[in-house]
Amino acid sequence: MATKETNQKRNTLQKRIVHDVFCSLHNHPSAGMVYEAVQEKFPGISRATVYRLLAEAAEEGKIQRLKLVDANDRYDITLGTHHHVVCRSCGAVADVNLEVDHERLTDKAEGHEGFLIEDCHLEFVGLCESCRNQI
Amino acid sequence: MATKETNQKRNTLQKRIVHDVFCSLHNHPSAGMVYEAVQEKFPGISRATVYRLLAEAAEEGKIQRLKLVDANDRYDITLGTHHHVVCRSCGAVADVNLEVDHERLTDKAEGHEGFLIEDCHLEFVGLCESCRNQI
DNA sequence: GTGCGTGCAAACCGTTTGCAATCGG
DNA sequence: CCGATTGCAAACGGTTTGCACGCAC
Repeated sequence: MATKETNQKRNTLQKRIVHDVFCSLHNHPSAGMVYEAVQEKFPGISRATVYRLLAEAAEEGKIQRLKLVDANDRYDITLGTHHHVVCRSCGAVADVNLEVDHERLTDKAEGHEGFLIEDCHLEFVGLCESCRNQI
Repeated sequence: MATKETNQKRNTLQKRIVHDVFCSLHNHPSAGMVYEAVQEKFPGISRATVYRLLAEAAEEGKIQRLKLVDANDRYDITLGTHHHVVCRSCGAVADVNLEVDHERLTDKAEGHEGFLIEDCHLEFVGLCESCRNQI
């Protein structure tokens, strides 16, 4: 017998607001940054809800949760595989449109200490424009 | 007048033990893993001391502190720039000896949104031998 | 009415830090 | 001696979670 479908997602006010605010940011924001922005527009939404909604959207594949070295997770509205550059001074994140042959890279790395290499993470570090000008 | 040199490092028992234990591990251990190993040999050393000594050794350039995506910091006895592969199942880390032209990579990535790109982080993800066999 | 979603606060977890006691040189 | 180093425990910071209430459907 089929498992009863009780998983319908509800269309709550909080979900709409978090979505709208997130889409209005183009910073690859962290959950905390989205929470801050949500507060200004709608001070009633709790931190936990913002964290939950972003994580949920990422699980559903609607947005992408980025793992970065030395920074909190960020959320990205762009879905495909691409790379990022992180400002080492202020933590700003930007996309890097760079063709990288992942397959060739992982092939070349294959075989070390019996590891099966499946994927790779390429991330750039640098200075954003405003931090460059401040130094 | 010259600032008095009061920065002499002392040769403590704790320092020797942490160093010896760390050198006996070849796992790219985290500070916590070194602490565990230290406990077995010398249960008196505190967690804070192990964390401090490892961080200090890294600051002095004696060992390398690795930042990884989705894992705690690890310490590496190998000093030069090289890459790593992380097991997505158990978190094990191994070196990857792969020639990568960082300069060419960062050059190709240059100029995005006004960023000055200085460096890049390349990390592989996969399965270690024992995790591969367990699946 | 049912049960998913929310708010709150506490837990979490690895790491760092303030401070008094201790020990190396 | 004296200040670098240690141990302890508490703080930290971003994130997650347990639970009771409330709202979407």
